[in-house]
Amino acid sequence: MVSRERILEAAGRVYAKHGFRGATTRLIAIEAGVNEVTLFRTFGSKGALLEAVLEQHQEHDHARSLPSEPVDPFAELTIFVAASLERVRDMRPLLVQTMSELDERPDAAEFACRGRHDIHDTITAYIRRLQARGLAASDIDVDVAAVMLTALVMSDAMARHFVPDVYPPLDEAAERYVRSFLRVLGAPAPDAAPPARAAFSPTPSSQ
Amino acid sequence: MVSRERILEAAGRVYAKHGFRGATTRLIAIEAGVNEVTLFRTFGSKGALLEAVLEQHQEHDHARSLPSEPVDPFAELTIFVAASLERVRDMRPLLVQTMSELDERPDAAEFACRGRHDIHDTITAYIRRLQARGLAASDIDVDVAAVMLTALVMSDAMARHFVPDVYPPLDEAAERYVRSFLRVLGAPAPDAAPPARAAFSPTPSSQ
DNA sequence: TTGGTAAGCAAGTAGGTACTTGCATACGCA
DNA sequence: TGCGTATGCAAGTACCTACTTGCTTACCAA
Repeated sequence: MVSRERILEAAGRVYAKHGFRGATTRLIAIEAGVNEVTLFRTFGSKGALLEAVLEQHQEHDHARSLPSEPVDPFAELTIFVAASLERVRDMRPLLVQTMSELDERPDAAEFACRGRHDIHDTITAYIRRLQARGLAASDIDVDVAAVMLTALVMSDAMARHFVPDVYPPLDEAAERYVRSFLRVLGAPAPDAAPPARAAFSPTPSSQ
Repeated sequence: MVSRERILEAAGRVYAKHGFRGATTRLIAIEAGVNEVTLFRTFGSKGALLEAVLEQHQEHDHARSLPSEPVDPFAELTIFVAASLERVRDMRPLLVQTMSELDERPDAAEFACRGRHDIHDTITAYIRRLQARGLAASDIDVDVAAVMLTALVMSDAMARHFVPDVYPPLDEAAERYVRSFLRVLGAPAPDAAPPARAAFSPTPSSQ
């Protein structure tokens, strides 16, 4: 029963590239190196196959977490952002297709939203923990802050592919995003290399 | 020659909803209240029709601008963000479809990127002007800051539709986004109603 | 009145698509 | 040896889709 997995994997690729309508069973079968009939015998229908693809992706996709007892917000957030960027980036084509077909395939909505929700909730809770420990200002708009960082991650992961020139280099992105984000929290990062001149704003320099 | 515009408008709606493959000429014709043959006589082919749709949208879409001599960053940015949110939100379905079909219709890339580029460039230039006038810190990561606000706008405009619960209410969004964003610039907004308790971070309170 | 132009209608062509059926082949297991 | 199961192959069905053709109708302007 090895064909089942080969079909699933091929279907994922083809669907991500061409969308539901464009992902013909013929193409998927060729891509999987399998007879088209096998596809129908295994999954019953094209719709069921693509449902199986999304399900599988949701299972194999374990969300990143942030430490429950924050110590170094800059380091911790940078790791989290870098991991989230990579995770969302891997799912980008699939996500874009799913988003564009939400009207016609509302059952895929959960798949489209889950990643974003995970990131948003993780960040929100983390900011609250930072506040409780005095590592973030108490007067900040927590929800908007979380939306900001989430948007940054999603935007980079989704749009860098076709608007590459507006984003910082891949290897710097997470770090620079977090550095700027920490200003929103009123808890700036340690001194940095990139644009490290004398500061205009007297934000606190430690903790 | 009124049918040309009716077809264009209907094609825009149908395309935004169903994507290129899903936008059948038959459906477009029905939606336009026009005979399918008229569609082919007017535009030649389905591909040409959809090109015309995108062209038309690009023409009717004049970008917002920010004042060349900034005075009140909070007010100016709020207006800009609100306008951009509305503009992008109107184009959302069309943008999503275009994004999902970039591989197969690379000619639509310009359409997909333009709005984002406009916003990004406008913000970048504005931040530089703020810095020149001492209205923003000089040690900030300008590019990342611009990416941040752009991402916030795009994210809200694109994703609020299917993840509504993570975003602030429509009428508060622009204001709250800008308020948090100004912290990144090291130039906080005037006192606000929402979470206005004693500040933890001694950021400067004016100019 | 005449002629051009935009539009509708009915029908057809050629190709693609999901899905089915019937039959042949190969492999593993009792 | 024989049997069940997974798979391949060829062909077919029913439908959809882009696009064409030939003909008719209605309007508008010279």
